[in-house]
Amino acid sequence: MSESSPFPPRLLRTRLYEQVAGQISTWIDDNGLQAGDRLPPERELAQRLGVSRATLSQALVALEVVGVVEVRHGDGTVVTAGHQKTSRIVEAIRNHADRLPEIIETRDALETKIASLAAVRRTDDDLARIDDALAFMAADVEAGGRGVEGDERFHGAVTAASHSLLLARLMDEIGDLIKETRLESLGQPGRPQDSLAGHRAIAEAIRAGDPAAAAEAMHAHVAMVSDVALIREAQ
Amino acid sequence: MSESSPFPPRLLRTRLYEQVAGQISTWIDDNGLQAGDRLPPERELAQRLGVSRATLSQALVALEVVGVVEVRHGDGTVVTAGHQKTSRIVEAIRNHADRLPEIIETRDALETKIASLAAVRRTDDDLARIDDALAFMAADVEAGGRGVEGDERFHGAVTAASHSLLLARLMDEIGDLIKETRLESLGQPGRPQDSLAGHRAIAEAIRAGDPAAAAEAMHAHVAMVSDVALIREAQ
DNA sequence: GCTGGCTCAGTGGCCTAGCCAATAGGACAA
DNA sequence: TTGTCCTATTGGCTAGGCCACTGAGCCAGC
Repeated sequence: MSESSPFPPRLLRTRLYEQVAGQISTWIDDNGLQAGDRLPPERELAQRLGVSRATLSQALVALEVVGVVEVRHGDGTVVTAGHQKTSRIVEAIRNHADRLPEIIETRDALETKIASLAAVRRTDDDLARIDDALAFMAADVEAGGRGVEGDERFHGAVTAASHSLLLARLMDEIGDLIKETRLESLGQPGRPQDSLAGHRAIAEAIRAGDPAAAAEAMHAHVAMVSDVALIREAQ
Repeated sequence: MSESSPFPPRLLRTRLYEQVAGQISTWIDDNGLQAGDRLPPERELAQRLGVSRATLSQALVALEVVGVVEVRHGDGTVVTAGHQKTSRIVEAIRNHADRLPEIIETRDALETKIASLAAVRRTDDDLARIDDALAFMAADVEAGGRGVEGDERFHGAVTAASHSLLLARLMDEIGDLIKETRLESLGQPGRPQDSLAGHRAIAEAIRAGDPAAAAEAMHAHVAMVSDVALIREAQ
């Protein structure tokens, strides 16, 4: 699956406007420009950057779409409030170190809610699917496997049982990130068994139709994964 | 300040490239273009749309930044995979009759967590921004406004104070959907005052560094909005 | 038969030069 | 003081042109 080592990483071709946009963006940061501050006029800025007005204009469109600046006809180009937000986010993304905890937090927020909704809304079909996933994981673990796929199926079944399109979509959104933590977590000795037990508790609460218990069980389950992640973090 | 009722909505000035980008985007949808399909050459497309190549180029930059197309030097402009996914999902949710409750649920899941994290992690700067938003909304409500923008700022400030990139991103993801409910909610008589009071409670819990209280206050606040939404639903 | 180099047509990248349109702010008249 | 007008400044957009990259087809060499 993964495009592994032998191939050089297909050197990316940057368009000029991208460089210009980046330069302007960092320039805003470095000079500590706040929301409302003005950029130099296009003509001057273009000359200073050594590009044409057309190219600068493209860069400004890009920055405008991203929400860094606002271009006002006849007035000028001003830095928007949205800027710090995005720049801070981009910066944080670069720091992979902080990712694990964030993923855990987010899972906790979403899945706790999902579990409690599932407890109230699950149909018999939902329950059957959850049980299937449980059995699948149990068999896998029994056979010495890590139960990765079963884990995935279980959470998918619970999410489906919550019958919330939006929550499901957001879970899907962070699916890849979760997958990474899942692989690490279930790689720890003894983890698959613990995880399976956690799943059983969640399933029982959902079967019993007890939202509070389901939420609590899910919270404990996510917290368990969190432990593993933090251990790794400390290495 | 606030763009409250009496002012016409500051007639938005659309730059040409925005129209062009929109037209191309809908054209892609209408003709059912799939990922990998090619757009006509710039020269031809510009002529067909009746704009210059430079303007078309700006539109393509915008679409590229948003992730709808990919422009390949010397090859052509192709529709990317990212396009249909987002547009189709958002559309699906928009059309979903039960979307209000789902939005509320999701807000509850995310913002409750965000509030509790904010209570633990907020810096003085975060607190200042929250207070600013509070003051802004108070002034607006005082003046008879609905406090829509203040509401938005407040939740944005709290989200920022949680210092979780991922949660912020997900909130941003459903931002448009929330905006719709916000307009409806704050349109109810007496709502802005209630909402403001809710915000104050949340802010105090965050200031006190009490995660449980912050989560509880946020939950109550979201629940209040929910009431309004359900009333509307029942009409 | 396959490989690598060459050419060429098509396409985007970027530039120069210029006119049009919106804005803000000052001058000025009422 | 108020309202109007003018004007410099600034972005919006166009036209036309040259350069750089890509892919396909052809061809010589192995």
